[in-house]
Amino acid sequence: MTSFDIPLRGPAGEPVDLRRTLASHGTASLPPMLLDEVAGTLEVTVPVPGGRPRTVHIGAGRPGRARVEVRGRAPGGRAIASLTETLRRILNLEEDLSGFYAVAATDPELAWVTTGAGRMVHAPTVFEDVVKTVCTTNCSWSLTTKMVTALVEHLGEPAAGALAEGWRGRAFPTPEAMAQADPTFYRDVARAGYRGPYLRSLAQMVADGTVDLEALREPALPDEDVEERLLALPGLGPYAAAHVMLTLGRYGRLILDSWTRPTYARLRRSRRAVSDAGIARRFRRYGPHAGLAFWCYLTRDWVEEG
DNA sequence: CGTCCAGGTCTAC
DNA sequence: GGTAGACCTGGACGC
Repeated sequence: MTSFDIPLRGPAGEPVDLRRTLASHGTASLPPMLLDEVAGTLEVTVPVPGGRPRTVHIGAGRPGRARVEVRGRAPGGRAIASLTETLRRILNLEEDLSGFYAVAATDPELAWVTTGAGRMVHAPTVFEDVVKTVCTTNCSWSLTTKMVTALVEHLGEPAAGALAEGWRGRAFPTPEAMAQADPTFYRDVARAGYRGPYLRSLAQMVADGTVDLEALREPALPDEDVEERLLALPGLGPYAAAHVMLTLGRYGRLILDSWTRPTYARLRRSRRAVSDAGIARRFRRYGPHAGLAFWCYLTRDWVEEG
């Protein structure tokens, strides 16, 4: 078993709470990720350029470090370098959260985040986050899980030494694999319903280069441009665009949906429904981090305070 | 059984 | 530009 460490520090030296990062978002429990909330560990199968995907297990290491174990035969140096880069992206370690923490430190209700919260799990590719987001729209979480599981199980490439059955040990499907899948697969196996054609044409557009989703990670791009490009994609509306932007480190927009609105009202102990404008006002002080502050506010109890 | 609706989006006015 | 209606699926409900 090959293993290595990843230092848990942000670019400005910010602390990183691994447990809170892993439990930051529901997508960390969608295939090909497998979250163990009790243990505070994450198993995930990720692509490795020039080779088969690899399955890795992430958990706490020595203080201030994450421990990564690579399943299967020993990876070479190049594979380890690639895995390290991919995992740093999954844990969102490249993002400087010091500005967010500076504001939160002055906010009694959110000062707790400064010990390392607010770093959300990302998929290895923007494509994967976009597809998963489309699979969350207008349906129950169980259906979202069903759709994503089918995509990984039937279209994902198996990792080196993976089991032959089930989704475990398979990477998220490439755009090419999803574009080549028959429409009946989306309907009869993935049970994606009307989302099927959206997912397939989305994959087609990425596969043939019509759209470049990875380019949306470019920090120099204004939020407005990113939002416009996302809204132009099939199946992505205001909610989905804001959600994907959350995974791109663009937190200007708040995620306002049928879960976040009532959850906010409940945590506020507000008897009446809180207006969207009221929510926006509460988090305006966070400026470009407003959406992140809102998300942290909503998910504080996802991890036991310790 | 039928209706409603979930971490909405698209099309047609 | 803003607003109805339709839309796949599958649980949760009320009758």
